[in-house]
Amino acid sequence: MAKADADNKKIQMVDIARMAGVSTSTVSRALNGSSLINEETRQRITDLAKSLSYTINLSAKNLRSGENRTIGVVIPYQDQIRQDVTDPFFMTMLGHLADQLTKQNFDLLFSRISAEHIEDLAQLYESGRVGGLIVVGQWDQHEKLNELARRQIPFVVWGGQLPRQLYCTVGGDNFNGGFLAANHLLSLGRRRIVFMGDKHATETQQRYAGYVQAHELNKVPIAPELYIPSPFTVAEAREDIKAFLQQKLSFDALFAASDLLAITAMGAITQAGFRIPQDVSVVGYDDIGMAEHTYPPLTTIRQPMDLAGAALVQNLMRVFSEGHSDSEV
Amino acid sequence: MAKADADNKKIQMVDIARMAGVSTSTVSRALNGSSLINEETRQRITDLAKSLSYTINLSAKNLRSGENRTIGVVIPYQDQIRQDVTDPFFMTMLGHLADQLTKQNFDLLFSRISAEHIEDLAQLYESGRVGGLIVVGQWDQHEKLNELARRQIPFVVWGGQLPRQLYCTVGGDNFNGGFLAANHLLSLGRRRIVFMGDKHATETQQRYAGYVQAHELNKVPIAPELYIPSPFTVAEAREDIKAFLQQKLSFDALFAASDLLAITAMGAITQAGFRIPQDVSVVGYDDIGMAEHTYPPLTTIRQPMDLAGAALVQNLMRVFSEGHSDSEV
DNA sequence: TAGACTTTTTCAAACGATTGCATTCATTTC
DNA sequence: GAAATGAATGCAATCGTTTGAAAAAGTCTA
Repeated sequence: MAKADADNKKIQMVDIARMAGVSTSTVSRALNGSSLINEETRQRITDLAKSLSYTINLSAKNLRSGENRTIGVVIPYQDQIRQDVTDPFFMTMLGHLADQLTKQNFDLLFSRISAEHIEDLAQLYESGRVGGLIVVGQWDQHEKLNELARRQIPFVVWGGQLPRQLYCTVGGDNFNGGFLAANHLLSLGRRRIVFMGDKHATETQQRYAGYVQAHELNKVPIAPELYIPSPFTVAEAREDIKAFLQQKLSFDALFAASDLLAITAMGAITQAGFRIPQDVSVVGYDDIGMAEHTYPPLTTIRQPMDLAGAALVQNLMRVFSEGHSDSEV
Repeated sequence: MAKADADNKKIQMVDIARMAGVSTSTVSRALNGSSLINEETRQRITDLAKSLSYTINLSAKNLRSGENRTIGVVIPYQDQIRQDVTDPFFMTMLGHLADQLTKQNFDLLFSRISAEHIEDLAQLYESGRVGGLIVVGQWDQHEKLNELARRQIPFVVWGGQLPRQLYCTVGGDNFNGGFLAANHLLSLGRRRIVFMGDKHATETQQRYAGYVQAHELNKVPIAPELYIPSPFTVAEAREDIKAFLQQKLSFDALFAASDLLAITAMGAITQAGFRIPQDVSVVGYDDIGMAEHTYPPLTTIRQPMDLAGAALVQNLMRVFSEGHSDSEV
């Protein structure tokens, strides 16, 4: 069961060594590009290895060398929500991370984990399964993440930056994003802008702060009832916005903390008889690519996911070589 | 760099052995639940291990035991498309696979790979990185997959079943799904139903076959011009459907091979001035969850993704214990 | 109480690579 | 021509587990 070796046993270093008439040490060094090896010998060995389509046994390599070129990518889910985080945002991020890591010759171990038990991810590291971790989504687990950092777990987080933070985060400028969105709506003449999102999550909170700031600068008061506290999931959001619409509050715009929420909201709003964008303007967040293909098309705050993925990986490397740091994309 | 050991070196079996006053053999057996160990001893050791939050070194374990409890999950992308397969379908599938594998104590190694070079995934197995593979998406790589099967690589594929197939597939009943969709539209009185999807992909082809069959049974002729050959990606689909609409062909329904295509199509169709569902009925495929929250809501052929994930994992286990087999969900 | 079993535990050899140190062999230097 | 130097290679220990076989300890039986 899950035996690594099939019937035809795999070729390994000692085989290559025998065929090349050298020792395994030499093969190992040749394949790893050590400067100790004669160029001609190396060439011969590399060619041989290639022709036999030899692939090194990673477990053995990791065990002996103590290195581990597998990175754990963790997408925490909220316990209440459970099930599918279908948000295309995650898939996009995952794709970019996979590309980046592959490019740098790392493997990607994918793991779901409950945000509530985010400390479990320590185990991934301590069992030697991964050499480092990338956590996509900070939620409201700031303290636990700090605790992990104290335990010397090498990881970076996609999320917002917080005071007294011991770990490294990479994230869009959420405050600015929120500001831009609200400011855009205000400049369209909108005055009653609904904010939709879960303020417990750090990122959303910062977007909200930007939204507030934009209102202040434009000297527009915020109506506190124009807030739909909705998590990042679709099914509940649907209900939340319906409930909101039933209150018959007047509003002329909506800023959702994710594109998925925005699309869901647009569905409900249209169904309730409002026209988009004539009656209500909608702005989303994230740029899930699909956004521009809906009708009516969705305005969104674009997050450059490719850069984000690259930055995450790059910062993880920096964490490896010690000294944690932060950056924005 | 990516060193597995931090400054504070990790606790390992020999430490536990010393503290418990036994040998490492005993610790190993106790932790693995061997029947050779005295129940009281086992308890003592397990407790000790837990209290020290000991986590076994997987590399060493894999190396020695020859087992590998990491499963590679591969989502091939089409070369022309490149970049994000943002289809939420994949994320949903990935989530379910992760859950299932975790439940069975497997790890999930995520890898993107070009569908054109699908043979590369052999390397994942032969390097000892994974003990088996799950390939999500068959595309049109039937022959190469067969080749991998001949090489004794243990894997299963999410996709349709084909003649002379040496590997194990799990998939929805695409033929039936296509039939249901078309039949539904025909029973609504629709007579000119556009089919949208890439017939090179096996799954789509089978859905198309069902679509044809439904027409035949209902004695409705198929207009060959009502076919939009569109791959699974959004950006191009958008263009394709626009081009189609410009031909001003008459049509009264559309059956898209994925929900994502369907949503994109709905956008374009609405924009072109048709009303959904009064003028045009649209049916999608996959059930990406979001479908029901759009407006107008999308009718879709539901694929039970949780079952699909479970079936994939289960069949992979069956492949391990030899004898490949197929199943449908 | 000695032998024959069981049950429990330890010994020591793997697994497949890496790497510090010793060795070999060809050059160079004095 | 012996010693010193340097380049290329091999030896053997090692990484942290698992596991077959041996050993030790305990229990029965006659």
